Amino acid sequence: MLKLSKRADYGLIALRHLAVQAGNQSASAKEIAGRYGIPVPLMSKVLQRLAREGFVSSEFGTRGGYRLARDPRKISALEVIRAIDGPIILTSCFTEHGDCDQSETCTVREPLRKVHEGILQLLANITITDMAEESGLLAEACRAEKLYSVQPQAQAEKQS
Amino acid sequence: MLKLSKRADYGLIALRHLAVQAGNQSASAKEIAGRYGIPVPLMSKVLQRLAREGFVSSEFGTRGGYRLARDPRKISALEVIRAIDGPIILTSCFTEHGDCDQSETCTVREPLRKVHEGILQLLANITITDMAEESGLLAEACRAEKLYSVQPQAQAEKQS
DNA sequence: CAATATAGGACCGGATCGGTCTGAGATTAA
DNA sequence: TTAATCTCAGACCGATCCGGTCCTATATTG
Repeated sequence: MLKLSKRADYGLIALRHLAVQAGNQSASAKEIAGRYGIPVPLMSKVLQRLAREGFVSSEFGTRGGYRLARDPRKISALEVIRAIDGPIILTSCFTEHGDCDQSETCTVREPLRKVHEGILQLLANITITDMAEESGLLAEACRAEKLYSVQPQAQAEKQS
Repeated sequence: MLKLSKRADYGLIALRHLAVQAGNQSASAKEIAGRYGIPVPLMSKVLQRLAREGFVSSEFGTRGGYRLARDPRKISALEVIRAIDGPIILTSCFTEHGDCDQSETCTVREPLRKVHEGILQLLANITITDMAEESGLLAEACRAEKLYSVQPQAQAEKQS
């Protein structure tokens, strides 16, 4: 588990695609889907959702398509994922109904919540623009926010 | 999405419970389950898996139960989650079959992989012992590893 | 009008998760 | 030795959700 849905993946791909295009051109769902080998109707659905949430604006008609409606430098991965997949829940303790059932009995919650927030911040600190530049810019993004200082790599046990 | 399974949650709870007990006592599945309001057979399943993976050792018989088989200071949350839930997959690009289908077409992968590794490190740097101490020790754990330096809090947009 | 685009709902197969049940084996106590 | 208790292990089910397809309606362009 702990995986990202493909829809969210596709959403990030689409937004990045639009961000890379010069002069905020529009692109059709079919166009983007074809470019990345994604099923067209599925990509449409994702784009529709992104339009509904205000990330992109849609245009009808033969020359229609989608174009960015916001500054890609101000769109975080977290926003996108949340808009498409709904809330991010690490453990069902928080955000389900404030606190969980076995309230004070469980004590793993607090440290786990820290991890949870760490992940959120990680996602909040990478933007569509970062992704568009395709070099490893997360570290830079984090440094900018002075939240994390990423080192080359510890162990983190490779694989998945 | 992007949530932790309850099984993994239960596993962490159980390990923490065993770590808190003085002198590495044993505890039965029923005991732990009762303590935290978790269905007994489900807790059993989780403990069985933890036993199979070498985190705890099991003892048969009337006074049987589980006890820690490893130093809780050396058990990371990442290990536990992985043992119970299987590999952590952020996007299906990595670890599914090395690389994804639309190989060079997709370029969101690299930055996303950074996020992925960040999450792994976050999880790798919190131990069962950290959880047992129930104060916010993630920051300390991270500082110890000199990987992240967590600040009081940025925004990270509360909720979920 | 015809072609093409978005919009949006219905639908389905498959995976998986949470949870239950049952039976076999091992250990302890009587 | 026998009975009780516990772990172990696997089958099983219902619900949910995700990925993906299909179909219809609507709006724009030529």
